[in-house]
Amino acid sequence: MYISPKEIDPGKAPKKRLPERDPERSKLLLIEATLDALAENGISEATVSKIIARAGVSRGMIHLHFGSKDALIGAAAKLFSERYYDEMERQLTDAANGPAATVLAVVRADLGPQLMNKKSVAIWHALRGEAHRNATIGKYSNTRDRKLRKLISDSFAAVDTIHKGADRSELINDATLGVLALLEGMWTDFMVHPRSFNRDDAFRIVYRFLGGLFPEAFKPIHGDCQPRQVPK
Amino acid sequence: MYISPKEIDPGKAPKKRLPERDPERSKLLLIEATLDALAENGISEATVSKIIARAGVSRGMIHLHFGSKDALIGAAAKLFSERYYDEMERQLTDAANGPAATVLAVVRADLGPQLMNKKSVAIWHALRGEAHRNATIGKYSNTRDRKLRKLISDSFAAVDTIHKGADRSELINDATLGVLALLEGMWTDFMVHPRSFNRDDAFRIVYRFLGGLFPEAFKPIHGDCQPRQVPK
Amino acid sequence: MYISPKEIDPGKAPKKRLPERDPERSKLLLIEATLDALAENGISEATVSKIIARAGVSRGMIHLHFGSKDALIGAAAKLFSERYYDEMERQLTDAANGPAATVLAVVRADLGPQLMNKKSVAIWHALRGEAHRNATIGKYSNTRDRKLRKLISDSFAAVDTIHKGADRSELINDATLGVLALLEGMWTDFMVHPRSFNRDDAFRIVYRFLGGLFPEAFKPIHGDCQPRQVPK
Amino acid sequence: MYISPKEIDPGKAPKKRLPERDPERSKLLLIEATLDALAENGISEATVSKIIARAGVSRGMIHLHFGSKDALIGAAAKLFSERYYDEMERQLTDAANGPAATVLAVVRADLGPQLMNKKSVAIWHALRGEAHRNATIGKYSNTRDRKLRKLISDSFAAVDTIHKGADRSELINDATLGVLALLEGMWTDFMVHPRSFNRDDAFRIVYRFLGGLFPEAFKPIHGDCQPRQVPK
DNA sequence: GATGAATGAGTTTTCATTCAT
DNA sequence: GATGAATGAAAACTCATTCAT
Repeated sequence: MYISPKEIDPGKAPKKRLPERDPERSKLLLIEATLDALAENGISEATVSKIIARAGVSRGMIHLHFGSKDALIGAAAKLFSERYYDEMERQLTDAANGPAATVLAVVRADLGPQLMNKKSVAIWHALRGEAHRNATIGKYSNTRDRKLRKLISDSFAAVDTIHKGADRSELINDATLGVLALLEGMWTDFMVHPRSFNRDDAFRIVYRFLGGLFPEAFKPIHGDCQPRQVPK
Repeated sequence: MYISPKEIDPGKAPKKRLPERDPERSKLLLIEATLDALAENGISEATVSKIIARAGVSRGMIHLHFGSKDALIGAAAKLFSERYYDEMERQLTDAANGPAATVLAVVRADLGPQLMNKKSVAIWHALRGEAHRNATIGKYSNTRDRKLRKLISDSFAAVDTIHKGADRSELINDATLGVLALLEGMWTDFMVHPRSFNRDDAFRIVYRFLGGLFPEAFKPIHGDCQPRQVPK
Repeated sequence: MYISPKEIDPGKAPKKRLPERDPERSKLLLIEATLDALAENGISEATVSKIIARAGVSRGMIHLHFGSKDALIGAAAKLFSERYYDEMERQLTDAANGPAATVLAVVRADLGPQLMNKKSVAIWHALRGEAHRNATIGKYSNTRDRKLRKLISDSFAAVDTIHKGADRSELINDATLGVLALLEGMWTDFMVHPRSFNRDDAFRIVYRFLGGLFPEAFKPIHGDCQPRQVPK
Repeated sequence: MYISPKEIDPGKAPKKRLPERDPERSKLLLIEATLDALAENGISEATVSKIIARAGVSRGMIHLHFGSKDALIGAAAKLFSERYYDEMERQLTDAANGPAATVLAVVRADLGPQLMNKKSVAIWHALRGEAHRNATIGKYSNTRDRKLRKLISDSFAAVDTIHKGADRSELINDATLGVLALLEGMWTDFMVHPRSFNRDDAFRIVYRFLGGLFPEAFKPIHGDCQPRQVPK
């Protein structure tokens, strides 16, 4: 999912022959290494030494490019968040037509392996615990929070208008918070029970929630069938 | 919520007024201080120096009673988990009659201020990020996981049997995982948006989920009303 | 060889029924445990905690009976030295008649398993390294030094007088220092090469040394034979 | 004897006068300081704080260059051993012609002030006591063991063949072990009785041992004379 | 006399940051 | 821009000693 350090152009840029000094590349290497270290070791083990070893970069680089380790972690949180939204948008562009389909696409994407996987879930939980003492982390560690809230809320409003023609803001708000909370909980469940967790089950549970609130937009499930499978 | 060190009976013993040498008291002081430090500083700032300063004990005590800082944090995770269950059980004893009421009581308790508050939510997230590198934390940081899963599942099974008379294990399983995921998500929401979070809204959202899955057991809500308010 | 703690009267004293408080026994337990710890762990690992655990005695006992850990180690060094001489004397009483036989008996005893074994050799080397900073250790860690020097020296003087009738103090002194140095070196060899070390070889080497200096008293060895075997 | 930090060329580099950042120099400073601390304080007092104070470097340096205190002590043991052999070889190159002369040169060197002096003898005994718990110390603390054994053994074989023409491996082996044990014992004697110890006496004693085993190669001493004086 | 909880100075180790090269 | 040796504050841990019980 994420661009691994090895895939980054190691010097075959067509224009520059010896880009020995490529600050942007170094910064990206450091951020990738930080995310790797966060995922594998947790926040308390993600030390400068481990990060530079992973990045294959010199010790002074963190301070040179980011000013401090905290700033590096903040930058990593920012990139992590941006990548989430980029991938989410990519999948929504492919899939969505109509408000109900949009909501389902969001759920499907959030529960799919591109967004919810061992690494991203581990990073997410590692950052969570440090959000209170690092403003940048706090700002960017709300993963599905900022942009998605409005998109989902608007979709429910459209769904509701189509079917009922009346304003029911409480229902719409409850649906929005509920979907986000369910997805949040699913990420934790995925982390705590990686073996037993099942993406299809998770999707179906969210779908049941949606069907309970907007029965006409999200028709009840019969038997094992489900509207559309979550991607592998 | 938690018994602060000062509240511990300083003269319970009828004969001796100041039991200066009380290992159990010292251990508890350290665990309380650890939970405080975890809640206020996060895992990476919960240092031995901060913990002993809070507990008002000497440096060597952690090693004396727990063997290491990690073991102390493990013991703190254990007590944190036990207190969650103790309080949950206390509230269930007061409230529950019938399977649907039991589920609602669990939800109400989990979202109530005794269990879900700034401190416990902060501790919970701090421990989450370290669960992978401390077996004891891992074991006890599943807060509402171990005992509740069966209780809720059994309750849904009873609810379903009453109303439908047929075995529908998938629905029961989905309902169980869904409720737990929703509660999980609500704790995170409470942490991320302490200002805007509203316990009644959270309860109502879970109730809507339940009503969608078992409409007869959890009757639909009309307007703002709800079966019973979440305690302040 | 050494009286193990278990062999010490565990309470079957005919006079006292409950000798719960037996300071002498506690002191001995501590000294034994100290020697054990020294032998197994070396000086830097022979901590108070390990010693009291081995002795099965309370922490405060060391200070109570010896005043400090250093004093305990000094007492252990003293007992270690005394036991060496006691055993040496016991073996000399059994064996010796005539000055040459006395010297050979000393050598045989020093190289025998009662005196030179893994434990005593390990203790000896552990104490050696600390002799400079503990007066008591210094005083008593010279194992075969104090009393033996005169005994051996006098024996050589007698041997020499018998055979040559002239005073040759340099030869006598050289023989004395040489035998002691050889024995010293054999203890180290035993420690460094416990597998390949052979008591009979060691004895024969010392015998060759003696034969070289006093050929008539210590007749040359022919083939593999040797005057008398070192005890197993 | 050992190159003291101050003697290290502080301006060897033709261009730069103060190479502040010189890892090799830092490592050597630390090792020297460790050997000094070992000699003066013994193993249990050779703390990181004392070592860095002697070396005049920062606390973190030990970890930076050696990884741990134990590794530093191991490196010090290695250098100590290497210096012994280097000096021994230097003296053998100067002196030796013929097998008997080689053996005497080894003995003379081992007992001479370059190799056997207060510092080296103190270090040797300090390391001995810790050899069992540090593999590197164990490997390198056999000072005169590894290379010398073969050299001496081969020399005796040559001596014996010259004079007797017969294979007498037991004698050769006994002579080898005996010389090494004697030297070993002399080092301990030098440590325990630094005042009364006399290098010439020590040499003469070893010479007597050699003369007793190979009379033709090591001719008897008459009076106080000896083939060649041990260097002061 | 005996206990063992408690202490805290001191130990090794860690690690983000600095800065000469 | 880049490096990595160097730093030292602060971390966790050790352990002989103390002293209330």
